[in-house]
Amino acid sequence: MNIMITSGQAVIEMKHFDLAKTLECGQCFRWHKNQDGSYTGVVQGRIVTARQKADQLILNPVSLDEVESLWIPYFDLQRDYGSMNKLVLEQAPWMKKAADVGAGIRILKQDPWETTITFIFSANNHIPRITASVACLANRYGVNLGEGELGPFHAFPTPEVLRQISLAAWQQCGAGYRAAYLMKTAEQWENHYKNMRKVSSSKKELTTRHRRMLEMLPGVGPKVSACINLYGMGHHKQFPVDVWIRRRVKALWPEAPDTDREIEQSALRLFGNAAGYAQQLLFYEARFKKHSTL
DNA sequence: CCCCAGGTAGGGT
DNA sequence: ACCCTACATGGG
Repeated sequence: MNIMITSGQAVIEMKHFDLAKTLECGQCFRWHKNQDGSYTGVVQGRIVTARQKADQLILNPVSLDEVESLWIPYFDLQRDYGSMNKLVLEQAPWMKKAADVGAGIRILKQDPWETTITFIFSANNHIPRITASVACLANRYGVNLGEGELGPFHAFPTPEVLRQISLAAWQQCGAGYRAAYLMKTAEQWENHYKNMRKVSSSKKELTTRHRRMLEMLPGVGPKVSACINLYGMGHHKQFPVDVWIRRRVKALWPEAPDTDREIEQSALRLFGNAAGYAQQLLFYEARFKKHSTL
């Protein structure tokens, strides 16, 4: 990886990276595609525009410090996706098409709080509706960060703010029956997350421990906890099974087990630390198929 | 009218 | 431990 910074713009040379797929594969909900093909998003309270030219990822405006402390972790640029891809194909030849279609996808490392609220919304819901709900929360309760092409950008609201909004306020952002879960989780978040961070020191089976703790939050079950771990906590040995993954795995994999639980366990054994990446490839392929055939 | 969506909680065996 | 169902909401 080679990084150049000139007048607030970073140019990062990267292999195995596709910006559009990474931002549009359904793991994040706060990026907007501009007319020129670039993307503008809000991450950790910062507005940034990202574009890709061949093997160059261009970020603006950023400082060198931010590139190292925020953007490289966020886009997961240090991880060796070349060898993960190879491992996935060795373990599962039936992943070939998904790996081709999704080549260049990276697993983002997003904010745990934002990821938790977003994926509670995701349960039994549609992606466009999730996106709209998250935008509603940001517009109403997030700090105004300044004007963009389509209006003001807002930070994702803090726990201090969201723990004080009413049940009706959650419902007005399209939470539906999840409103009660979201309200309770917002209330508990700061204390609960503090306890989760304490566990980090023990280091043993961190992924499982974090997951169990996340599932203590209302609205967080086995699938959502896996998503938070994967997209928000940097735990890559996760394989969230939803309706798309279930269908795709059963269609592609002759020996696929029956239940979601068994599918998850087999995938974790098969792919190890590349499980999250493999899952995202399948999800992207399933949805890409849907879009291109309609 | 129906069924579906990045499932979960609560109740029952 | 496993099965069953209700759950808001909007689009197809």
